[in-house]
Amino acid sequence: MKEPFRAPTSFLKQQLSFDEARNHIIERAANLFAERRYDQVTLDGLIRILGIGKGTLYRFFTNKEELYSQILDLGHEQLLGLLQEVRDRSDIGPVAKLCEMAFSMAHFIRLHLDIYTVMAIEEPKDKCTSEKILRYRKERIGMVVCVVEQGCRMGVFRPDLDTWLFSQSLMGALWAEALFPAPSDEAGGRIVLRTQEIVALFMEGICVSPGVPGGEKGKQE
Amino acid sequence: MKEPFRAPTSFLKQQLSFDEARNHIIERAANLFAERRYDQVTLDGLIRILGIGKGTLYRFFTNKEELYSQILDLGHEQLLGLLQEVRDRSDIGPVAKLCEMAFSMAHFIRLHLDIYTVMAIEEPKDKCTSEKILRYRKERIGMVVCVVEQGCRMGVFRPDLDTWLFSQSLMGALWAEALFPAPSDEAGGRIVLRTQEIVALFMEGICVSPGVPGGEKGKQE
Amino acid sequence: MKEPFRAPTSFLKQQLSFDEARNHIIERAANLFAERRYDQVTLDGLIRILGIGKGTLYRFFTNKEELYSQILDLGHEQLLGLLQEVRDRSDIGPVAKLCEMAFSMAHFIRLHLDIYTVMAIEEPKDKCTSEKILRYRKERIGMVVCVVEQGCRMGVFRPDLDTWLFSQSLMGALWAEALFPAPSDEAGGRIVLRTQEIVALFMEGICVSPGVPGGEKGKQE
Amino acid sequence: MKEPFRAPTSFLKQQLSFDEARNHIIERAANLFAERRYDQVTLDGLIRILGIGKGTLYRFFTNKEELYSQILDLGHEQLLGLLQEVRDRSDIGPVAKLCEMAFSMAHFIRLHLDIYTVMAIEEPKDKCTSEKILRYRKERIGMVVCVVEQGCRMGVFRPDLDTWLFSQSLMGALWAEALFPAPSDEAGGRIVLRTQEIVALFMEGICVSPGVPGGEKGKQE
DNA sequence: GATGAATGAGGGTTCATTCAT
DNA sequence: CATGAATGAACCCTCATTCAT
Repeated sequence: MKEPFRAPTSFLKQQLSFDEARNHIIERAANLFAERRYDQVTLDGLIRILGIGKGTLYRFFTNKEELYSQILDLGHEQLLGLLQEVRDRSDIGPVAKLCEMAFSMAHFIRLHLDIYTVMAIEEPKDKCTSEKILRYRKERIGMVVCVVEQGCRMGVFRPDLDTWLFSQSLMGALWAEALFPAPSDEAGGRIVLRTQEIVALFMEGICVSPGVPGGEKGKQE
Repeated sequence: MKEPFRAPTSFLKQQLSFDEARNHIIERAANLFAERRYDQVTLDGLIRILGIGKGTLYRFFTNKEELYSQILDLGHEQLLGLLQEVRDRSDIGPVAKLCEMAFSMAHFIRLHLDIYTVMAIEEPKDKCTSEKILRYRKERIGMVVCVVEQGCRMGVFRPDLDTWLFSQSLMGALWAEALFPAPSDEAGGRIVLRTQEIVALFMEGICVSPGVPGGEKGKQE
Repeated sequence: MKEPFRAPTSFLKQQLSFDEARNHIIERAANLFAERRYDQVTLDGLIRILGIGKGTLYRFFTNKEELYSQILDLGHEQLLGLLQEVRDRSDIGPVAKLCEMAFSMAHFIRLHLDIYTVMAIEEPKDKCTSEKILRYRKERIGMVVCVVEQGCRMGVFRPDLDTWLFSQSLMGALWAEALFPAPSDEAGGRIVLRTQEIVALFMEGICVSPGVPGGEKGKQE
Repeated sequence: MKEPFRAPTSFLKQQLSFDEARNHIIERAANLFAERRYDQVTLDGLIRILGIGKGTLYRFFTNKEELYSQILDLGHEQLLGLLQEVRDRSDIGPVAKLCEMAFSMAHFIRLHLDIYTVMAIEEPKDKCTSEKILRYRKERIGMVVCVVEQGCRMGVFRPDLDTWLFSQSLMGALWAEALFPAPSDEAGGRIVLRTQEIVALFMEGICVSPGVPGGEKGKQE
């Protein structure tokens, strides 16, 4: 009545391995969780889209919470793989690697906006999930840190750079752009993330001359 | 068995105006919503903490959804006020203003971590809420943009700077630090946000010499 | 927001006796109960129409149920008074009295459609109310029975007439017409109850010649 | 403290079709709605009697209101079927048909007193329900009208008879008897509806001689 | 006396989870 | 293995009733 009618033929008909089937479900579920709040995503809605039975879901996940958790796992796993690949390349330098990582990340976010939305957004709320979220976050930032440290050692970046703070800031900025593309980006009707410009911003700073900003400012709080 | 945790004296006993009472509820509620997912926050839990009756809640909010929405409104209103104040100061220059704004924002976030978590995190999911979230975000970034543009006009910042992209990136970075304080920050058992360092990062860039980063990189996606 | 705004000046301002005020409330309340189901009538709605405070209601009625009950009492009292008046007239005969009673009843029903709906309809449901409903019903029918018996004694009606069955049937028919005016009645845009025709129907019967209907039919059930 | 009254074996255990199960629920629910007011019937009470789970109810009805509505539908459908059958018989004349219909109706009412109470009583309150109630009422009266018109054409009934008014009055009288059996009827401890006598009343009228009643009475209201 | 803020029991409804088929 | 009917805990919300002012 509500929704048109979907997926009359279950993906289970295709001969998929257990893991392939699970991942298929996860990706579909991620779509839903990215669109709606956790409590607004119903398993009934999910199975209708998937074209499988209610009970079948429970062969892959012990409960709704775990399904949700696995979305994070899969998303992290995939993104971390991409970052790792870039980190381990030996054909390009640190600056190029940063750009590459930024592109990879932006690309991944746009491609899996749903999963990444869940990853980025979700929520230092549920204690047990929270720890995993934080660990994942550290792992991702760690990838960037590696490259930045390499740059420092190679004399490309300032030697006194706080690599963690920088990496975290860069990813925060990239995340902001990817999740909320700036108005001007939609110019051609096509969203173009300005990843490269963001990286450049971090490389060069914004000051006309390398002036010292707010040095006189005292400690706060 | 149930937590006998109970506010002994309801805040209603104190003579508060309607708005004061409402704000009190909002702040308490923000605590809960920052800790738990929307569906994990029950009105029963909220009233136990507030020490008021179920029905009383409905004098202030027509339903749970609206309560949630008002958390955003109040948080935004307060933060925007702070930023506005800084923007309109005439005693300091753009760089100092940026620092000031960063401090204000970081301070506010830490002080009202709960409300801000809700604001930052909340979820481009619910359509009608979503639009408000985006509008609020634009208003906040707009404050920073004002200052940056001023800096450009004054010749402090590069004239060709994409002010929006910059402002958004800065806030993304500040947000990342405030929400997830870096491990090293907790050194003395005391969280010290390195807001100033982040601003400096953006001022000066990270390169040893003002080199051009990844200029050779082609278009992505 | 929902409803325009009513009765800003309470009827309490006028100097009314306790009973007058109570009756005023009852009549207003009857309007609501005739329009909506019991559970859809809220005391909040009632006091807004009345322009009085919530607590004031409880000076007149111990609870909602009793208010409802008193609607019946008042309605019955008024209608019974009318019927009694006709019964005790000595200037007209039984047939005219029946007509008169029919007119009175129809008139009253149309005038106080709300109260009578409650009276007629309501409901062999609530046990304690039920008994009162039945008693009231018997009292009303009893009025008609008095007149019919008079007619029998005077030789106007058949001596073997089952007066109760007849009276009950007549009132059933009148009730049916008053509550659901037949389509043809609305001809002139004006509802005209054909009370007189109904009485005539009962007087003369419908057969062309006074034939005996279905006499061969056996007992059922 | 709570009634441990509990249907030991749910009717769901028996292999019933969806419609059979739904009708079973409707009939049970009709019992409750006939006994108590709408708001006094709780779904909790219903499921305890039915011996099924709360959620199961919602496989058959989208909400309480619809359940209520379907009681009317089922009751009307069944009664109309009976009346239709009589109308279409060719072995008996109009008078006998009227008796037959009266018996059918009385029989049905007593058998399904609950459903019919709901049908007869239910409340011209809820607008959307109301229209259906009126339509149903017209359909039932229409059945009687058919027979009466046949009688007029056959010269059994007066040719100038207002068939609708008559039919409506007859049903009003029958309804009054069926719903509130007269005291004398309970004589033998057994309720005996005097359906036939009521029909006879309508056939012959009550006047000793076919006198013209209250012809001098003017228009009222 | 009149008020309406505060209350909380109670009900309708949803939906994750189970389990017999 | 897959299914979906059945379940019932849990939650939001209403509104009659109370009582301090």
